[in-house]
Amino acid sequence: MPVTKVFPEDVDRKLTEVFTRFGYDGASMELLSQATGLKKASLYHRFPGGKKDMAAHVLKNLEIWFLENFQSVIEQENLPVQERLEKALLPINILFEDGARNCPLRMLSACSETPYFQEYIASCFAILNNGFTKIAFQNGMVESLANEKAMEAIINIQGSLVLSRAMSDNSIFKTSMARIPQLLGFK
Amino acid sequence: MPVTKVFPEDVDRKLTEVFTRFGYDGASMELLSQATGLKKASLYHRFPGGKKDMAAHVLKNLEIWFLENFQSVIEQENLPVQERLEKALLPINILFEDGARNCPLRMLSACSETPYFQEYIASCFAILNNGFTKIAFQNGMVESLANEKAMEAIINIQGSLVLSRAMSDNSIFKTSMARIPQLLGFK
DNA sequence: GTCTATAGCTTGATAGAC
DNA sequence: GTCTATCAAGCTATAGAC
Repeated sequence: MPVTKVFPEDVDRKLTEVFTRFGYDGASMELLSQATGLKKASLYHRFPGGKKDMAAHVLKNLEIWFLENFQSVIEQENLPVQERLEKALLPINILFEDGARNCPLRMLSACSETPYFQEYIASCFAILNNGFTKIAFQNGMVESLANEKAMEAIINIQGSLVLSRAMSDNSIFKTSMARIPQLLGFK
Repeated sequence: MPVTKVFPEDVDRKLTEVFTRFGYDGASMELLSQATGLKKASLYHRFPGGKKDMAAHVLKNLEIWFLENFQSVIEQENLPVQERLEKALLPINILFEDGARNCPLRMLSACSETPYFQEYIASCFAILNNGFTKIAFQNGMVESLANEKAMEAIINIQGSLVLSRAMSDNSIFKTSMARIPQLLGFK
């Protein structure tokens, strides 16, 4: 007999899904309840602070996800630089479903509770920035330029995702992702 | 004695402001009422379809704004190409307040009523795309590449705006805007 | 064209049984 | 830990006076 009827990791996945699809204000407790299969009172039992606790939890998980799936790959210094970059871009493509899925960071970065989340959001972007900078630097770029190009890479990811979703055209995202190695000094 | 107590252009400006700051779901009728100085019933008199009509109206105005402030400048073919680009980028900087203001297109492109807006959103992006493509093409770029670079320019605008707002750092947007001429083949 | 007043529903959140 | 039942507040939207 299980302690919980629903596994925490399943709840986390569903919460992320709803916040990413509908944004913070669009994600009602009713939607979150239906998606997770937990009644509202049960969600409050797990997240006493309510909706904003759930969103903060989602972002905390995302930060861990970036550390485990992106940063850790970047830091496999036994592998060639280009191979590390290519391996690190794969989970990014999965995260955004090749352009079909919105960015949870963006969807939670323009609402009334954003100040409550900002630390996590900034941390996720910092992981990406440090990772791309490291790759470009180890590829021979001077550090200031490497950092500039890393920012461009993140801008391309976010911008292309906005356009892909707004125009319902995943190819915009795919094209941008394919440009990143070149942007960081490869080929 | 005026026919209306509040000028339509002032209402439009305030509606745009609220939708841009809070997004569609975050922009309550109460907020829209307070911002415009019109009671809710008066807003329904002007926009019988309610909130979604107001948002659609905002986007319709934005399309006209892009035609008058961006496209018309691009098409001043008596001026040198580079000068036209520089003149066309000025209103873009104003629109986004040098990175301090969110993009209304983005803020209205991920909500439940987005299908209702998509036509206007796509039209605005098309105006930008056609404009940048024309500039790059007239600057000597082959058309397919010009179109690709135009997309990159829009991606840079949207992406840098996402990051500028998420990180509260307008310089990200400013740097990206400064890169656009270079992106389209100048210097 | 704008208002006050209000309907009717949905929201986020809580109490208390099991 | 999950549930049913419920609350007060907020929401979109409407009716009707001026």
